[in-house]
Amino acid sequence: MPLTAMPGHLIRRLHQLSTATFSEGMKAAGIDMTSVQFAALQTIHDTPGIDQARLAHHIAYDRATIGGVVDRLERKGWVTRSINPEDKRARQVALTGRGRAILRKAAPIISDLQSDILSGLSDAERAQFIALANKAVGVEGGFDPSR
Amino acid sequence: MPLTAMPGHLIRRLHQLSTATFSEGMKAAGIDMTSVQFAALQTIHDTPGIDQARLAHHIAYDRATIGGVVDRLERKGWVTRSINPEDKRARQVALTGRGRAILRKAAPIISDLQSDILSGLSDAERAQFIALANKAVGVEGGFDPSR
DNA sequence: TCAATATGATAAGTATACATATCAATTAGA
DNA sequence: TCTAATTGATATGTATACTTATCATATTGA
Repeated sequence: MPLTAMPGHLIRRLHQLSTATFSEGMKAAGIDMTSVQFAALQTIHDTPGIDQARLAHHIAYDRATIGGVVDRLERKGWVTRSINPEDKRARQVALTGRGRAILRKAAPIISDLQSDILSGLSDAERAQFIALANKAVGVEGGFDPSR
Repeated sequence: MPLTAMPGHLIRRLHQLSTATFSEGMKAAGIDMTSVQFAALQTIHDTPGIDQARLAHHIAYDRATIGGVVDRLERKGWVTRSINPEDKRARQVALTGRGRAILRKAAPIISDLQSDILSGLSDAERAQFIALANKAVGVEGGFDPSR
C-alpha cells in the first residue's frame, strides 16, 4: 500500500504542514506562540479560572502534557496559576493583562492563517475537508487523551 | 472562530486519533513499533542501502529527527548502519533479517488499520478525504522539513 | 464513618519534531 | 586548484505527546 493511500501518513503530513504554517505566521507577526499555547490561551480566556484537567479535556490534550504547556505560559507571564480553595488538588489558570493583550493580537492573525493551512484546496474543498474532519474526529466521543 | 472551524485544530485531533489507533493496533498485535518507525522500515525495505538524508526526504521527516528514529531501529536489531564508502559523510541503512521479519508481520496489520483511523467515515467519504488530503499536502512541493 | 475509589497534578521515561550550530566530507566555481 | 558553498550527520535546546507511577485530596458506598 503506497503512502499516498494511507490516511495515517497523510494526516502526519497535514499536521506537519499545519504546524509549519502556524509557526511561520506567528514568527512573521513577531509573536512567540505555538498552536497548542494558543488553543490553551483561548480556552482560558473563554473560561476564566478553569482548572488544568478541564482545560486539557476541553481541547483534547493529555493531562500530563498540559502541565508543561501551562508552565511555559506562566513563564511568559501570560497566565497565573492558583490553588482552588474548593478543591486543593486543582490548579486554576487565569489570563494576565499581558495574556489578554497577546491573545487579542494573535487571534485575528490565527483566524486568517486557517485558510493558509489548506491553501492547496479551493474554498469548497476546504469546507468539505472541515466537514469530513469533524465527522472523523467526532466519532462516539472519539479518543480522549485526558482520561 | 470556534475550534471546529479551524483546520489546525482538527488536524491535530486527527493526528492524535491516528497515532492512538496505530499504537493500539500494534499493541494488540504484540508489536512494539511506532508509525514513524514503520514508515522508515518500509522505505528502507523498498530502497536498501538508502542513506539517512534521503530516507528523511522520502517520508518528509526532519533530518535531525531521523537520526533518533534510526537509533531506535538499530537498538531493536531491525536495521544496521554503515558508512557509505563513496561518501564518508553518509550512513547507509539496511534491514536485518529480524527487521524484514517484523515488517512482513506488521505490514498487513497496518494496511488493515488504515480504515480504522477514519472509522467515522463511510468508504466514499474516506476516499474523498484521502483525495483532499493528498491535494492539500501536494502543493508545490509542500513543506519539506528535511531541507 | 471509614475504607475503597476516583480525581487533579506532577514526575519519570520514551518518542517524535524542528531550529540552529557545528563538524567532516564533498562539490562547485572563480 | 584552491577556496567557498553545500551537504550528511550529530549535538543542543525547546515543545509537544502519551504511559505509568505516585502523591494528595475528594468522594462514595458499605
